[in-house]
Formats: sequence, C-alpha cells, structure tokens
Amino acid sequence: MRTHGCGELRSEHVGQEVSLGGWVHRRRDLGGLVFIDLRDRAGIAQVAFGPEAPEALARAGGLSAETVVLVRGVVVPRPAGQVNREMATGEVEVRASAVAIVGPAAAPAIPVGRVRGEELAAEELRLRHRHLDLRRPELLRNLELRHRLLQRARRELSARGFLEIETPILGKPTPEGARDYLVPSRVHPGEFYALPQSPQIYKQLLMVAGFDRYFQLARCFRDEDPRADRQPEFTQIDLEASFVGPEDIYAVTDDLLVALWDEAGEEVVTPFSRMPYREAMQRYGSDKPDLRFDLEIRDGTDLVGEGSGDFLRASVARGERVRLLVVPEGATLSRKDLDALTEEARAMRAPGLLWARRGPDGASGPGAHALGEPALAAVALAEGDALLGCWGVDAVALPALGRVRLEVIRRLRLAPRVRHAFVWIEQFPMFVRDPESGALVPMHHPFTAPHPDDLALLEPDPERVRSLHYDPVYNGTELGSGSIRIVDPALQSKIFGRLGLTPEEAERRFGFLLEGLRAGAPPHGGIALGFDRIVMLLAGGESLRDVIAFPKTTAARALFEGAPAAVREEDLDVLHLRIRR
RNA sequence: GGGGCUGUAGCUCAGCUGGUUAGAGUGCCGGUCUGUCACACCGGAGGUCGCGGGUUCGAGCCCCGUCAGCCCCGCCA
Repeated sequence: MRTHGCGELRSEHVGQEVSLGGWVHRRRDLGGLVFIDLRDRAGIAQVAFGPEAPEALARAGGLSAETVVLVRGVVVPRPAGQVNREMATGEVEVRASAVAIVGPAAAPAIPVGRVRGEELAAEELRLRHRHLDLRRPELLRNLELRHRLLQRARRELSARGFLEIETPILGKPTPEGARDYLVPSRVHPGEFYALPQSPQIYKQLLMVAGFDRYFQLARCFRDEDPRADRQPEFTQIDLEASFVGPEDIYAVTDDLLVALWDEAGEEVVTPFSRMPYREAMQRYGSDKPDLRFDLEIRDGTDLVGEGSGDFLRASVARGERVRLLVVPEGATLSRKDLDALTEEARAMRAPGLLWARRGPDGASGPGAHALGEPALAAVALAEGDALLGCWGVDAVALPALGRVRLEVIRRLRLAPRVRHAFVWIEQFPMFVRDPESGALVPMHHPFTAPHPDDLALLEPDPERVRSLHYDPVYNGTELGSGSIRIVDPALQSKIFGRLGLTPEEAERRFGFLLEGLRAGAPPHGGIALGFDRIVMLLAGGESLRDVIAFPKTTAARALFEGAPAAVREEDLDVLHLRIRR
C-alpha cells in the first residue's frame, strides 16, 4: 500500500510518484488549497491538495485530525521561500492526486498534533487514552530507543557467551522480600503460584546445572507501592556466571553499560570507580551517591562544644553524631529555600535542619547560634557560604542530609563536574536490623555471600559482616544490584539460621536451592540491572511511565484497560476462592 | 498505612474578600479564503465546577468525608 514512510521524503525523491499511509496530524484549509501534515512512524510530511485534483481536494477539506488516510501523489520541491527548516521533510511536499479515507477517526479525547507550546494533557488522561498518547513522537522515540537497547543487550551478552534462558513466570511464593503477586491454582485448591520478584533462584540452579553463563530480559513483579522510578511490573537485564568473583561481574557489567550508553549516543569511559557503602553513606548520605557533584558531607561532632546549643550537646552526649554540609556560595539560598530544605530533612525523619549563612556582617541563622562561631570557623565557612547540618543517629542524620544535599544541588542549579558519573558501591553490610522487630534481615537477599574477611564475625557481630554485594550507580540512580552467592550448603544453612529460620523452615522454603547446592555448585554470582530505569535515563525521561508502553499508575492500576477488575462469582468458584467483605 | 499537591467546557487554564447570567485560549460544528506550516477571518454549540454531606440568605470559593491522578515517607529480600 505504501512506497515510503512519510518522514523519509527528501529532495532526492522529487519527481517520484509515492503512496503514503498515515494519520492526519494537522490540516490547514485555505479553500482552494489544502495542506495536510501526514504522520506515520517515520515522521511527518506535508501533503498539498490543489485544484488539479478536485476530488481529492474536496475530500481533504473534510479530513479531521487523526483520520487514517492513504495518499497518492508526486514529490515536488516546495516553492521558493516555502521551505520549512524545522521539518526533516521540509524541503519537499507531496502534490496529491488521490486520497482515500481508510480509518475515520472520532475527535481525539486528548491532543496528539499539538501546536507549539501546547501543554500535555493531564497524565491521568494520557494513561486512559494510551493509544493516543503513544502517537506522540516523543513516546514513539522512547520506545524505539528501548527496542534498540534491548537488542544491543542481547547482542553484547550473547557475544560474550551468555545464554538467554527463560525461567518460569508461575513460581513458588516467598514470604520474605517484597509482597508477591499471587496466582490461585485451579487444580490444587488452596494453593498458589507467585509471579517472580526476580529469577534469582532459577538462575542459581542454572549455574548448578553447569550453564556457566546465563542472561534474561526478565519480567519481574513486586506487589509494592509504585513510585516515579518503580512500577509493579518491570524488566531486568538479569545475568549470572560461574567461576567468577566480583571483578568478573564488574567487567562484564561495565562493558554492557558502555554498550548501552553507546547505543544512545553517549560515550563513557571505564573502568567505573569504586566506593565502599560506608564511605558513600558518610560522604554523600546515600548508597547511591550522585558523584557528578563534589559537595560532601563532613563530620562535625567534634565541633560541638561549650558554646553549642543544649540539644546538640545532649545529642553528642548520647553518642550520636552531627553531620555538616558546607555549601560554597550557599548564602544565596533564600529563607524559603531553607524552609523547604528543612522540610526535606523532616521528611526523612530528622528532627530538623541546622542552617547558617555567612554574610558581610557575619554568620546568621539558627545553625550559627546552635553550633557557635568556633565551629563555623573550624569548617572555614567563608562569606557567601552556607552551612547545613543534621544531628542524631547516623541512620537518620546521614540520609536526611544526603537528601538535603540533592535538593541544594537542584535549587542552586549547580553545574555537574562530569556528564556521566558511574560508581560501584561495594562492601555493603550483610544484614540490617529491622527497627520494629529487632530481627536481622538480609540487606540484599539471603543467598549473598559474606565477605571472606568477615566470616569470623558472623556469630559474634553479624551487623559488622560485609557481603559480596555490589550496586552500580549512575548519576545518583541505582542501576541494579548483584552479588556473589553462597555455594557452601552448610554456610547457606547457617545464614538462614542467622536470619531466624529453623532448619525445617529453610528446607521448606528454599529446599530446592539447598538441594542444588548440595549437588555440586560452582562458585557463581551475577547482577540484575533495572532495564526500564536505564531506558528512562537514556531517554531523558522523568518517569518510568514514559518508557513503558502500557504502564501502571501509582495505585498500580492500568487506566486504559481498567485492570485490576472484579471477576464473576463462577470464576472465583473454579479457583476455590471467596471474597471476604 | 501516612503526608503534600492537583481536580472548573473535549483539552490547557483563569475565576478577587463567599454575591446576580462561571470566562479565555485551543479543539469541535457551520461559513469565507490558492502557498499554509500555531493559516487567517466571521458565526455557533459546548459546564454534574471530581463525588457526597455540612455551614450560610447565598458556595466553584469555607468545613467534613470520599474518589482519582501525581510527588514523597513507610514498603521495595
């Protein structure tokens, strides 16, 4: 039906008879002359209807937006002075001889062919009318990029000997970790499958089986509240390899990320830098520090003294710490800015934010009084600078100040030091203590190998044990997470014990993994990269919803189809389910 | 589970201190128009002010509740 894509037409096509198919993007009707911007996946071309084809002209005059038409005509150069430099096809137009309406369209509920400066419709409406929103060239480009990145990841990993292997979507529920999406079994009353949160155990079993190198573009499901950067269903580039240590995984991941960035036209240098978790927390208040900016947190605990405020001295006396952020040129932060920064700190459960500004007449602000002049001098607070600080236990003060740091960077529009700041965060703690129950929980997952240097600490001081868990971080975004796994079944059982699982529970929940380990397991490890997030970063998007064809809302609904939805009583009966009200 | 922001015409928004008949741009419908590209010009239709309740002589505006979308905290092994 078509000879060309609309967006392909150039001067070289002048004189050719072409057939185009596409959507009416906009129409300009001058009476005896009608112009149509015709849009397809390739782009937009202008079609001109004149008196030499009266039937086509008449039909063109009645075309409404988003109607699908087939057009036949000749490519001609635009008259002198009529070239549109803003269009890729702007040097030519198609002089139509015939037009056929093949897909009449109702007036679109949300605008597709927007005029310059026209706002997007509300996201709720764009999600409800997703088929229309997807017609926008921006979303088309995002999904094209997504496609290219998927293909590139496959090619790169395949070329390195990784085998793409699919693992089950219907698996076994796991009570720990994220909430599972459950699927009731019709055949087995009262029993359920779970959608995979990740293919973790399957890929370890593949290593046990000797597959050596595995990867998968894996769909994963977690029944937790979504965020701008989190969807209930998402895609991971999941990989695992045998006879490897962390360095091997870093190397293949570095290569893969460089390739993906290259696919998006970005040049990146390797190897990526490394930073221990502890250092990242102390210097940047985050386990995913944005290293494009220098601004660093420092320890101000020792600066609290005689002249400091009572609440600070009391905090330090309790063994807590004071963390400070000196912001060069930060005195331009307005009172409104500082109030907003205080809110950021409070949102992270900090009791408040210390702040001080040094002007020509000296330092002012509540933080100046609370800390005292000697402390300000000790951090070399210069005229024009600001000082921000949080006090309390590090587990609260550091993340709070880390978030304040990012907000300061945003508000002051600080210039990044580099365009791409990749870093591997490593030496994560093996366990963290659940503040509510007091129980030890794995920081990553229970199959993560402890750091060999810390094995002796497992019994006496588990919270000090580091693990072979590593996260690649890019410009303040966690790209993924991985680890070297436990292969010694005895050690794995011991870890389960440390996590409070009885041997019977461990066997019941993870028996198939333990059995695998007992069957002869090679040392292995791997990583899972958040593919949607990578696409979002490379597409320059603000939200995952801009790089997923059919995303869910923050309430995990699919507005276009209306999922989730109630089902009929008889469908529940088949599944042996009853709704409790 | 908690906090914040938003909800007015198909779409994007304005709507003063609570006051008569809720406006604009765009889209839509009708008309004029042979070089437009945000076409221009003339005319017209179009409203459950998210929903429910309350206060008031009177509510788009105030109060309570609720729903939806978005952002954040918790949560995300």
